[in-house]
Amino acid sequence: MKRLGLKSEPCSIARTLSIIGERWTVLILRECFRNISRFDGFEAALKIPRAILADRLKMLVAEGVLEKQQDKDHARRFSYVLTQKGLDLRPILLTMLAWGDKHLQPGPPPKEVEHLPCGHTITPVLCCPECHGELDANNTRVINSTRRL
Amino acid sequence: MKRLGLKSEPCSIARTLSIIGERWTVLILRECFRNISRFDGFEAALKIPRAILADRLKMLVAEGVLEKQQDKDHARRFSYVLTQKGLDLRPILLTMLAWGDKHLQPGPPPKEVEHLPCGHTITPVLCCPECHGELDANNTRVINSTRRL
DNA sequence: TTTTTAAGTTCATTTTTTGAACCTGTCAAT
DNA sequence: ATTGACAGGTTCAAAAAATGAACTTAAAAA
Repeated sequence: MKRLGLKSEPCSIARTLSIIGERWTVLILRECFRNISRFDGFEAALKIPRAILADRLKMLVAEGVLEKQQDKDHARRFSYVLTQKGLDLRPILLTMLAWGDKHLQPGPPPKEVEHLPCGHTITPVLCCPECHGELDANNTRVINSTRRL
Repeated sequence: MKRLGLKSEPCSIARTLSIIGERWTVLILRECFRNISRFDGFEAALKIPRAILADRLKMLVAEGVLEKQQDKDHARRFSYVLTQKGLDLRPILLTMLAWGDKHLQPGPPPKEVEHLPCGHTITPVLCCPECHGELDANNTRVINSTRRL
């Protein structure tokens, strides 16, 4: 992995990509959200090469996205669990899910995310926190030129 | 690029990653949203190797994310512009931007996305379209096990 | 006591990425 | 009409990264 160049870039998208800009990393995180937490669990779920998995887990722990915890019953057994920083990645995965459902899915987009407080089965939408209007490419502008979008 | 395995996966996140699961591709799209559209424009903005840029543009056109248009004044000059499918990727980039601002930024997270209809400068949030409640890792559940989140 | 397991590491091979040089038609200026 | 620059690539060799199989190691289970 080469990530050092990106981390110092003056753009939050580029910096975010320094962590999740690689498919295996995102798939590992997807499994974390499914409550997979052990090395062999990721391996079984993803058929990822062990060397890559070890490398990515190490990176995610170093970045504070996952925390490595020791199982208290078994001395040589560990859990990788999402930190708050990691949990905060969920909107990114949900947005990817919604886009894939809409554009890469044969047939109508399924709505299979449940919002627990209201009980509705929904497709998540990105909104303005002030007026709750939906955000898209036409009604948003990124202001600061240093982050360049 | 090896993407064929992922495209047929039974998970919309994995399928989405078959297109944007690589950092250069996302950075190219970021530039598209900044209205960069020509080959040399991407090159100047990103310092990306030309062979990679050519490969990724070809892929994005083949996937229907970008459209290659001929400049009508100059015969040998082209524009790569976002299709609706491509424009629909903006929420993913905005969500990445918000996460990077919150977690990879020294200092307080800047709010620099302007929602044009209401005029507020905001941090985009992922919401339930039914009740407008904010979505996060604790209050959402993905139902269909085939898409695995 | 032997076997199995979890969580890696090592290593040779294959695949990608990278950067530099080259190509090729068009446009503008001389 | 010739020259030179330019846009948008392609080609190539070297470097880096991914892959898959085999090996490691301590602890737990049989």
